Amino acid sequence: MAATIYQVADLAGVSIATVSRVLRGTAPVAVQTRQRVLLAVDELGYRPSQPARSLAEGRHAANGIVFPDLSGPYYAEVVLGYESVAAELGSSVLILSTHGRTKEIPDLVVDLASRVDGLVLLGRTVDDGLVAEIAADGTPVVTVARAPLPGIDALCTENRASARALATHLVDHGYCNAHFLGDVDSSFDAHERWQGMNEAFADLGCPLPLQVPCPYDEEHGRMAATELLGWANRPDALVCANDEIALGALLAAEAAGLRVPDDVALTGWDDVMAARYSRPGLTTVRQPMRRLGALAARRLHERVTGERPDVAHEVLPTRLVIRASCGGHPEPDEQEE
Amino acid sequence: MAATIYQVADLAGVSIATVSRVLRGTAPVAVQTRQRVLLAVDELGYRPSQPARSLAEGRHAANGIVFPDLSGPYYAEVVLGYESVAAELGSSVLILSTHGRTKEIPDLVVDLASRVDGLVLLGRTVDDGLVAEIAADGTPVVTVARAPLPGIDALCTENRASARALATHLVDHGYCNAHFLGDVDSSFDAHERWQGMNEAFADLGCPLPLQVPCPYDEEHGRMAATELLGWANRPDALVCANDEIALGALLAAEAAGLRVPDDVALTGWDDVMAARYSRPGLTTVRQPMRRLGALAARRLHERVTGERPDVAHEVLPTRLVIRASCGGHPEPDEQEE
DNA sequence: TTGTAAGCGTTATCAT
DNA sequence: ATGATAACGCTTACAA
Repeated sequence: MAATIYQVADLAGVSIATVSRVLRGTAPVAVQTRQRVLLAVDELGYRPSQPARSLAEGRHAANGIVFPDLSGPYYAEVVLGYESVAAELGSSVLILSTHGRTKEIPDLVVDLASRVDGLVLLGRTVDDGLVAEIAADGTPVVTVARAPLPGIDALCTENRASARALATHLVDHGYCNAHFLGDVDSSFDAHERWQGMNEAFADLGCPLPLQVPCPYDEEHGRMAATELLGWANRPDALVCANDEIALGALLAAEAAGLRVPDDVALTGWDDVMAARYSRPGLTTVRQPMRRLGALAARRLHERVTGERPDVAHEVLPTRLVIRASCGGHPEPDEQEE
Repeated sequence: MAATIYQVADLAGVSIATVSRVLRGTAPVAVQTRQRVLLAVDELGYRPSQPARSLAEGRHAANGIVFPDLSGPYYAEVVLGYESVAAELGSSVLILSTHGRTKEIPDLVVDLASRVDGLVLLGRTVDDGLVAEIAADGTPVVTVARAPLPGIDALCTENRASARALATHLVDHGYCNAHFLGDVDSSFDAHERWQGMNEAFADLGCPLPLQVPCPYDEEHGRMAATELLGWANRPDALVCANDEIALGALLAAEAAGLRVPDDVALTGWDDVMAARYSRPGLTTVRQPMRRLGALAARRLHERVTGERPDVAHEVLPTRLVIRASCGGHPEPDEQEE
């Protein structure tokens, strides 16, 4: 069913070399010959075999991206931004979600690496050793939202300063007994956010916040918050590592009969859609997720083509979005762009 | 940097055939030989070249999925479900978002087809002619959320009955002058939903709903609703093709000083996270998006392997989720599973 | 159990 | 301007 270059050559009465030349425009071909070839191509519905091409050219014309999950808008947006630029640059995009599976990840990633010219790694999907190994094997790598590794391109969003700003805002509005919900140990972003919050609270003379481990979803946020808000000395604010946790905490507060933000303030991260629609609206930090993905694709491409020899570590700015869930402003709501 | 099978064979003192056999377990190899080979593999950090393998095997061990966009949870969830099963079945996953670009789509899709064993097509990303052409070229295709094409596997979610149920519920609660927001012409799902609503309204003796074209995002929903709600004879309910449109309409209603659901009822589709958090909560129809993607991967795999010769057209069930935005129940809210 | 060698479908280098 | 032909790195009969 799939025609080969030989059949095209036969039908056009030329050699396969000429067919290749016509198709790739790599060398001059007589107009009439050219016509005949194109006709034959059309006639047979010929499409070059990509594996054969990759083998001969020594490149895949494809890049890969590895992420933990696609639920929640965060990774979906990053992947989308990545795909859009990669396509524009002529690369196909292979995706790999590490999802639940932990044991098979190394194999899956290594397999992926054998199919692409370069790899974007989101978060802590792959451990440091493996990243180094893949890079050493000759596959260019760009990490995103992960502690930068020496010798490897890295992209992050600003965390520390936003967290400080957020914490300062809370303290300014009377919330001094806050805790942090999120998994500081397994996420670079969360760690940085917690550090920033810590610093601000220390500077302002507030009690040191507790760090409460919590997976990044609504349900775990709800459960963790239910626990925390039941304490005798319950916190007056919860700074959450992402919006899902915060919205889960909102449910917990409601269930406990607590008013937000009067009894407890709540903040998230990412500015997902639900953060705008919840009542009260959720104070959060917006990240340029699409741009993060797009930039990763660019940086990777520069590396694959070799047009940028030096390693780049970049940090993209974020923006604090104050809404009603953290008190202070009565209805500050949107300062939309 | 990348070792070949020849180097491994040399180092192990065997032929490349033996190396291949050891690696693929395709034929018995003496234990010692096997050891020597594995040692050499490890020593050299050898990874088989995927293009070479594909070329020799005549298959890609990869599937592709084409979707319009990844913003909004709908497609992201479908893709996630797809990826998870595809990975499990040993296929890499290539993604292609048609995004804004319309002109280049045919080329991009054809290129994609040359890199995969099979293709899943979401919505109307590719027109009928091209789908037929690709399938005719020998690439198995499964369509999702699209009018089933003859001879091609198709997966859909139930639309008509849910729309009837939704419409009936509205009428039961006194809303009879409703309109439909969504693009009936460019989306199979929207068309079906509108038809279902139409039928129910006709059966119940209500005036025929208008169909108002509207892109599937918040902002367009807001604008369209602003217009509609400004009419002298304004509708008392808006049935929206998805939640984003409906939530945009909610903003429009608020801005117009209208109370939901007292002055106007609102319903969406998909049950995105924000639909649960908005006030009032949004009545909507939940779809099994993850399962849709997962099933598409299964069906595609069956086709690629040839283990299912007959064409399958399947319809997955949906569930009506009644919340406060459509009146009736004071706070029916969750009937969570 | 192991080796030899013929593809797989391109690209690209030589000649001509 | 065009045609042979040698890679590219692997799988897999076919022999031994």
